Amino acid sequence: MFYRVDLMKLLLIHSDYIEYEVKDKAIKNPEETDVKSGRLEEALTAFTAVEQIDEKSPKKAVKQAVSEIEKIASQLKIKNIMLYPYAHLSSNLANPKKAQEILIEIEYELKNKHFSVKRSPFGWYKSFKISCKGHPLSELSREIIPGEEETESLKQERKLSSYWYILTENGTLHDVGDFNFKGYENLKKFAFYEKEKSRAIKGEPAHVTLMQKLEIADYEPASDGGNMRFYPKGRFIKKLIEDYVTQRVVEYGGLEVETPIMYDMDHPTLSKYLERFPARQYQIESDKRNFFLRFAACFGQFLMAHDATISYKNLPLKIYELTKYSFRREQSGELTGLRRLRAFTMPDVHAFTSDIKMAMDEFNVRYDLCLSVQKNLGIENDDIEMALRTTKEFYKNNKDFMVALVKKLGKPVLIEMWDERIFYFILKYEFNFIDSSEKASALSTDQIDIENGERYNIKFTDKDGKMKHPLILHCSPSGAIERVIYALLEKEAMKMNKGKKPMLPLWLSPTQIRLIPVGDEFISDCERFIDELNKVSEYQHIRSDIDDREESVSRKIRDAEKEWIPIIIVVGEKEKDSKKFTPRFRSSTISDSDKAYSLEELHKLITTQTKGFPQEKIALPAYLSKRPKFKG
RNA sequence: GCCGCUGUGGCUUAGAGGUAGAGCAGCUGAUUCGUAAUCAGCAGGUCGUGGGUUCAAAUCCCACCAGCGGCUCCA
Repeated sequence: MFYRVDLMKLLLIHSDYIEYEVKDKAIKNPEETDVKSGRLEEALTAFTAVEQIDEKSPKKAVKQAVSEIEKIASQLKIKNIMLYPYAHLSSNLANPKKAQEILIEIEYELKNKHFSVKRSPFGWYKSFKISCKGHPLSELSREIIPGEEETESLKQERKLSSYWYILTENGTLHDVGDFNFKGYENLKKFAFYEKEKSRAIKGEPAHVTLMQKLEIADYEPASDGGNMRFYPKGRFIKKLIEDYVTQRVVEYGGLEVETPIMYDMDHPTLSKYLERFPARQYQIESDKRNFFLRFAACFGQFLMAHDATISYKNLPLKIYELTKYSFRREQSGELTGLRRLRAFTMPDVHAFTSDIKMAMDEFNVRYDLCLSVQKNLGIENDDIEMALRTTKEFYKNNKDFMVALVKKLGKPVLIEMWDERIFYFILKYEFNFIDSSEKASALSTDQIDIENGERYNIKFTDKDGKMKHPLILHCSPSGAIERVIYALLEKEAMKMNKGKKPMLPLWLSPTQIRLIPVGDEFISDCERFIDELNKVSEYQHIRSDIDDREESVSRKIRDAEKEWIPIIIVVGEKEKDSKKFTPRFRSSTISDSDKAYSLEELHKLITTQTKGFPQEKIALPAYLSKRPKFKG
């Protein structure tokens, strides 16, 4: 995204044959050669233009070009490669001498990988004949982007020096390959998803159908991919989750703030940070300045902390923001439903701590918070697998600390270790949800960051009167809100596959009680019951509505079931007289369906089960006949 | 971003060179109903968008867009 002007360019053609003949000099001092013509059968021809930027990091350019060519060649199962200098692919060519060196280097590397390589001479006009196979993979062009090289190589390094283990509750460290996964099927799926990058071939994600059917969220074709629309019910569910997470973080001591969603790309602190991760942001031009949309809440909070006067007495200092939104320009092919988005809502609480001891103590406090928040959101320990990521050294020195985390979770975890610290954090965990397609997605996470206190020049005055940089913990207690909804829906989809009724938690259900009058004359009784129900307590609101449509009772029940309404009550003569109700409970976890309940009993039933969660009214008409259909 | 598949009223879909057809939802009317679909009628479609081939294109070709699957990626 930054330097798209300067790239090495490759055009790869799978051909029956390629042949060339050297004609005239194209540059002053072309490569000396006796070979005036060449031909190769069943070859991958790589037309290559080496560009200016490649000169700056020739080794990386070579490495990437080789890996790109190798990848395609192995897909096509070809051994013959013709390396063909082709200046016309670029308007920003490298110095010829350097370019020639790079080409020779590529040739050498490819030969090392046991390809049969020919290279046409550099700096000559040549005539050539090529017979292209014409199948879909036969013509490919590639750009080697130097801006991405840094991350690319970083990641390769990371992979090279990553060690994967399973850490059990009793503190035994198993090699992933040797661990017996019996009884830990999801951990196995997760471990292989992470380590081997193996992907199961399954149908489309279950939550996408559900989010549309339940009128929660949908794609918005008029926006960029991964920017969703939320219908009233979806917005309501999302708001409740947002409110709940915020409430828990505030109880923990988080100071809620709000910071801008866009930042100057040339800001000295930010630009350095950005350079490590180019080509992943939305950019906005305003007058002559360029801004990027934030991809996390860190920037605003760190800049705020930078300007604050902080004493050791204030630590740990916890700053919280629920970002609406954070933006990441994920690759288009990577976007799916609510799982992976380009704009998402992220609760993010940072804790500024004085030293590693305080950081680790705080880490523990937040670990409990995260487990509790996730559980209350409806994601149980059985639904998630934990990954711990750290360096070998940190593990060695803090083994007991790690094992204690595992014990709290109550099951083995995946642990990734590096020889040296590669990222800014020294310890990180995430809880990953495994869905029906065996894909793993991170929800809650926390990490101990030992770099950014200094990078952002955040300071606090310590006991000894000296200025020091804090260690910063980055935590999202729930993960992206959209992703929480995704996990809840996927979880219910898995239930449906087992023949069970799906349901959202009672506190999240937009409608908690649906009243179905047997006939028009009972509509006013339904209204009365709703009034009485909410007169029981002025602080606790029960979300109820009335299906006043001109439909049969069975039809209304069917529709209520399709909407996952937790409690359905038919109202007729009997109820009018007795004021006793025999509800249909969607799940036996709410209550028994056979018994009769008074309004007070129903009120109590719901309020005890939604205690501690946000109690909101929903902005939808109480009468179903007044509601538009947003989908279907 | 790359490779492949898909794209027909709000939804689910039939049609495979020759006048776009259905079910659901919507509207109107009848029915006033006790635990998963009451009946009838009406209206609704530039066949994802833009080009091209053809006497004729939803249908064949090209490009683009979107969704899905895979690759890659996931700070």
